[in-house]
Amino acid sequence: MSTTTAAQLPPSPYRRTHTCGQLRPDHVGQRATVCGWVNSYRDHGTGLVFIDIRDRFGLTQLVFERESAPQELVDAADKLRGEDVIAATGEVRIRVGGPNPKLATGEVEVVVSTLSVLNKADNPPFAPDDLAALPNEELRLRHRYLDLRRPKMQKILASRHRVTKVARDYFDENGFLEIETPVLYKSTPEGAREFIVPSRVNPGLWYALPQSPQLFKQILMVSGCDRYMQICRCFRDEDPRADRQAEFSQIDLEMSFVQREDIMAMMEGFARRLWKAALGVDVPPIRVMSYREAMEKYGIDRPDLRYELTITDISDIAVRTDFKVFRDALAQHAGAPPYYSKKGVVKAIRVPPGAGGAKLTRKLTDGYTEWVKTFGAGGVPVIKVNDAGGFETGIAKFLDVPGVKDDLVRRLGLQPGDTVLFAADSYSVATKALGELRQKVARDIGLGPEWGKAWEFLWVVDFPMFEKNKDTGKWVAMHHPFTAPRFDQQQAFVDAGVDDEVAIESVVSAGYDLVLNGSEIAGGSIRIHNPAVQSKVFSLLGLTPEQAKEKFSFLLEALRFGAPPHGGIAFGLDRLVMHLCGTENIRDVIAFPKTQTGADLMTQAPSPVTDAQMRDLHVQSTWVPPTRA
RNA sequence: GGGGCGGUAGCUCAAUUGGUUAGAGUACCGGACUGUCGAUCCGGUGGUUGCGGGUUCGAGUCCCGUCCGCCUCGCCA
Repeated sequence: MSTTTAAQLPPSPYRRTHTCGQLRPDHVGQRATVCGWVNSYRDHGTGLVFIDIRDRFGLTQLVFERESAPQELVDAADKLRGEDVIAATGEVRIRVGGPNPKLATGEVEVVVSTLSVLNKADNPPFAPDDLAALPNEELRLRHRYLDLRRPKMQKILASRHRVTKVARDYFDENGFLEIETPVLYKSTPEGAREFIVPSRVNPGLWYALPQSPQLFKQILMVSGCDRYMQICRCFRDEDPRADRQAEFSQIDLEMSFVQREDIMAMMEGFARRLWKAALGVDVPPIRVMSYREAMEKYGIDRPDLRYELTITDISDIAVRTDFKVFRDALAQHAGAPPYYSKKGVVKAIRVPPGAGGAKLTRKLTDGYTEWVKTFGAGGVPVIKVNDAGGFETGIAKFLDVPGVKDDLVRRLGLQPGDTVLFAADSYSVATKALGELRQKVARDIGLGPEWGKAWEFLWVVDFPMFEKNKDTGKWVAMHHPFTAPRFDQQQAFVDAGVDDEVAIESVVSAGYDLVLNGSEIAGGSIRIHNPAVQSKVFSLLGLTPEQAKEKFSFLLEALRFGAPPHGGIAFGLDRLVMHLCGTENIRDVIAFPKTQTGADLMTQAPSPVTDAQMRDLHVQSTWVPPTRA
């Protein structure tokens, strides 16, 4: 082992003294060395060249001129092209040609006396330039290192860092410990499809990548950690969307000896801190809404409250019309209890002209009929209210009748100029269709979403514990199987007969979702800490005691050895950053995202492995390459 | 698994209803220019129209298949 210290090593050819965003008039007269990428060059020939050099911190103008530099140096500057990596040393001075107010460093320039080309760049496939039109995303992803050089992307990376930094600070101040949990985990195939990993040393056995650290964080509470947080990676092998990736990040936490209000208050504090730190915005106290109210008024469990356009049930009025579509829909399961998913209902949205409803053209409303078919609805009947208060167009003739019209006007609060959109179908289809339509109408008439302008937070609570799967007819947990019934529902839940559908369906959980501008940004619950309650949940979900034991024995055991009441929540980090950065593309907030087919276009993952690797892992592929006809 | 949109020069786009040698801006190359700052001016190189079939006198354009990307339904406890 040598005893040389760093200071004794031979001198390096250059040493950076300032970043490219740093120099100001205060530095005039100093010798500075800046390093970075050639952003642009302005070659005036015969001895005057300007180079804008870029790094993460900004742009600095370098000037090469024959009065102050040898011809070889000016010639070398002449050859510089975009994305060359250079180090330049020279004296800082006030710009001779006057300041450039667009740049933070725009009052000064560096008169270069020494230039090192550290890495000559090939002509790049695209320039990392926010002013030019963005190349297609495929190319951006393939050359991600170029795309990430763009100031906008650098800003997003920095914002993401700020979010995790604020999270660590905030939760640290509140007594949380950051604890890591395994990525190689046990397969528990409820919920999302899992990624699985074969075990080399245990032939035939597999790990799964966690959908979330759910059970580990609960075990950490049983372990006496009291408050846990982690910024963790989660994996769900489901098809991606604009705001969804198979591999994503959560700010995950769990607390002992708390009620749901404690967790909601803690998270509200975090959101408030974060919005203040990131945007300087004060988040007011967050409203709370029940799941039922959300579904009834907004047709969705994550209402966007930046605009009104609420949904109203008019089934009792619609049944008195002669409109066949209404009557046929209402005939389905007419005697069933409310909220029964198959029960026929008629619902309506009133769009007032002042809110932009005047922009609802015939062409738009005609298009809605086609559009709602993707949600299983048959169409969107429409009426308009004319200046005299009469109904026009569409199905007006069915509704502009005595005994119906006045009730509709009263129920919906109709005014001249209003447009009314209807849905007549089963409860679940009509609710979903109008919920989606409400958001589409808002976009079409310019009510929102306006990113970065308004922040409408909302807690949604009192979710049902269970819902019936449409296809299998089995109960599934609405949140996850470890969610506790609301504290006042525990006894009702324990007492509910396994076959008493109404009783089971009406049990409300201690879960809560945090919604921002119509997007779910966090979700959590108070957990079950009682083994009997947990066993009952498993049995309702169709797990035999043996299956429950095989999959979750560690949890059931832990719950028997002194489990504190506990609960937690997880923030979707990617979506949070999307909101804060005003992008609707989740790939923009992930440094190295994947495409819709799960490919990393830069590294070309996924890729084949060798037969030897497969043999080691005791696996074999059944996939056969398609033969070309 | 289903539906939709897209793929033309390195990049961003154009190309009339199927009709001449597929154009423009930018980048790149060469030249001019001493105060620019998205420099400017002059000239030039650059194309398997994603790929494979088909229809046609003739295909970037129409048809079939396929690959890739995006949006979306299902899915995402």
